[in-house]
Amino acid sequence: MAPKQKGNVDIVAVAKAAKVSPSTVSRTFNHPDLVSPATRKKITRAVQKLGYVRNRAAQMMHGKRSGTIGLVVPTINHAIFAEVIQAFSDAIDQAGFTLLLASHGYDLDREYEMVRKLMEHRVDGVALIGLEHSAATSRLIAQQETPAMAIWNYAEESELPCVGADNRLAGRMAAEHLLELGHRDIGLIFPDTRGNDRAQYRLSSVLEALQESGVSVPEDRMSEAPYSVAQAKQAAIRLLSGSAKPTALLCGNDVIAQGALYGAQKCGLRVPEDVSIIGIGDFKGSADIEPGLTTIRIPAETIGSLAGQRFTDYITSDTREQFRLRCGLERVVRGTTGPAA
Amino acid sequence: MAPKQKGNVDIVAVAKAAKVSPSTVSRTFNHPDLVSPATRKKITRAVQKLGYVRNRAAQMMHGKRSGTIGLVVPTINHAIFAEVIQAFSDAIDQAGFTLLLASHGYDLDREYEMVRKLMEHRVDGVALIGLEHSAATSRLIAQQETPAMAIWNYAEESELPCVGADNRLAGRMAAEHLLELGHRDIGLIFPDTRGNDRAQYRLSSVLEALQESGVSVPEDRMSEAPYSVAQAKQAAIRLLSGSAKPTALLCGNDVIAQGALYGAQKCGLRVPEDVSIIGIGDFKGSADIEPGLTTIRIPAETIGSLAGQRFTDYITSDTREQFRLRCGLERVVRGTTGPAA
DNA sequence: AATAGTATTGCAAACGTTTTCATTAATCTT
DNA sequence: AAGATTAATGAAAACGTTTGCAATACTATT
Repeated sequence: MAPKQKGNVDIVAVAKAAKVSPSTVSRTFNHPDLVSPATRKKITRAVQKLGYVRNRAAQMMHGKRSGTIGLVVPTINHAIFAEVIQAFSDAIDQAGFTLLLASHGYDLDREYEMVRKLMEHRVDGVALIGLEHSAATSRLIAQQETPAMAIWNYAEESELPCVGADNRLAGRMAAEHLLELGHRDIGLIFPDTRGNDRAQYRLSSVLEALQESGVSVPEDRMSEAPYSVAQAKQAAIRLLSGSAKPTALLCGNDVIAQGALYGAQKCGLRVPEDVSIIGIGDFKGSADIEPGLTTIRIPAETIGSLAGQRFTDYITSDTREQFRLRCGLERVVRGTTGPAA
Repeated sequence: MAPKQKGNVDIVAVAKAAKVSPSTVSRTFNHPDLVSPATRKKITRAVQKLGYVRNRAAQMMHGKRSGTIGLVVPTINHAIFAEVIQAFSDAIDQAGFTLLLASHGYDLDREYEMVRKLMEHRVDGVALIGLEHSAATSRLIAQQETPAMAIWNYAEESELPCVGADNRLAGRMAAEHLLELGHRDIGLIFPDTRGNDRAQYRLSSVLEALQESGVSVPEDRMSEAPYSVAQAKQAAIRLLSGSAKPTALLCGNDVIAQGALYGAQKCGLRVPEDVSIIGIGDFKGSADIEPGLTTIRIPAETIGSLAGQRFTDYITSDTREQFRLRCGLERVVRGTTGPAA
């Protein structure tokens, strides 16, 4: 029991073991070139032997960066965010940062709490999903002067630096595809748009595009469904079981579209002959469903990666020049859309 | 510009503004009952005005917990982990902890790096997926005396405290279901089992159960597919396109099973009349596919929640009593399995 | 061999908190 | 009303690092 000290292996323990001063140990880590090779070797050996692990919290107290980046998402659970989180995480990891992750369940007040929590940990930056945030959140970010960015949604008028896609355009593209195929009676299934600017933008631009072509969407052609295959399926069944059915269903995202597809099948309708279905997102798996889902592709992985790279650059550079990146959208026509009957 | 000091709002700035000593400010946060209500109010006001945010890194230097828990997963991207991560995150959040997340892409050496990285941030605990880890990782954990646990896999002989399901049993249950239905010619589609004890356990127990019933699985009935609907679909097509087809496909997880289902459909086979398909996991969406996927349900959300609760309890209690929780498995028979032809 | 560099190292202060101890003020006891 | 508690506050040390400055030991120059 004598030689085995408890977990208090700190830089001075290492220094003692290597018979040098703590400063030298510190320098070995931070400015190796200032330390003679021989000393460095001694120290490395001591570090090995004692199993010393650097304490970033202590470093941080010297104005050093914490090496963490906070990401606040509505939810981790959905395919689409999972993909961005993964890509973002990988990208910042590459730059030596670690991810602090929090989710708020589409509640902007909880988002504020989460951002605050992350700031208590002195993250070097905080990334949020979307452009709509509470005033308190914005104030907090400005006040703390913490680098912040928005992911997922692009808008040129955005306050925060952002990397994402233009969700308004996404909605418009989906609508136009249906319009081009001759659909005039279109059903809409969207998630709740409160606190969700992505859905909001998509829905309003769909409505706008439809309007421009003289197509209106009556109340009974609109349905709300959360991000859930099962509930979207139900919503689709409701929309599709009336006597005068819409000839197409435009869905707020691919998960909903997948549910809609199952719903249509359940109603004995052929897709796309009897009813066309289009989603937005192009999630993993959307290509593999039978028939393949027609959708507007949002490059989640690209967005996540790019966001991670740009953000770490932004944080580590001293210039702090703003950035706003728009990632391209792509119409992916597969098997679920066809000409209107 | 005069009154607006830069971001150096620390506890002494607050103290100055409230005309008290830093100690009192600190106490207001940590032991409010030791501070008179009047003083407390003054301080609260100063905190508000200056927008002070506590610095947990600095607190941590006093032996306080960092308030973070590290979670290292193979990947964030898969439905199944996304679900555990969400549940785990929510649970630890409840207890006032924040999640530090890292992924290693099924590479045990990278897992070690990630654990190390997390420890530099002095996480209060680190949770790993599965029970198979490199010796270096185990050594590191032991050496640092950081609380650690395993999620997802249960084994009574586990070194680490664990919360999860018995994957061996899962494999056995899937095999037995097929056996009960009279299947004797069974195709297997599994992911690469290296560095993935979940898959390993499942596969070996499937083989074992089949063996016990005198069913052997020749080389050409086994196929490997990564966690991808598309590639599983291809694998299934390969298995199903010979002249003598297996009457059932047992898949290592639900994503693979979903791909297999599409593959079967692509081959013009009816499910379950011509071929039965069973998965393991019961992912979100498995219930909604047409036909609904028969599978062995692993309660991801329960596991994540329970793990989070138990782990935070474990960390905050001083007793540190080990725990090992086995979460129940459930055979969910839906539409993809039927009696052998 | 003396001078001027230069490379290497150590000392001590600093970072933003918490906490122990001491001090003062206020409230009881009797 | 004096002494004894108790409540509220402050001073200073401590936590594990980093870093500016000073000190020492080399190595070139001449």
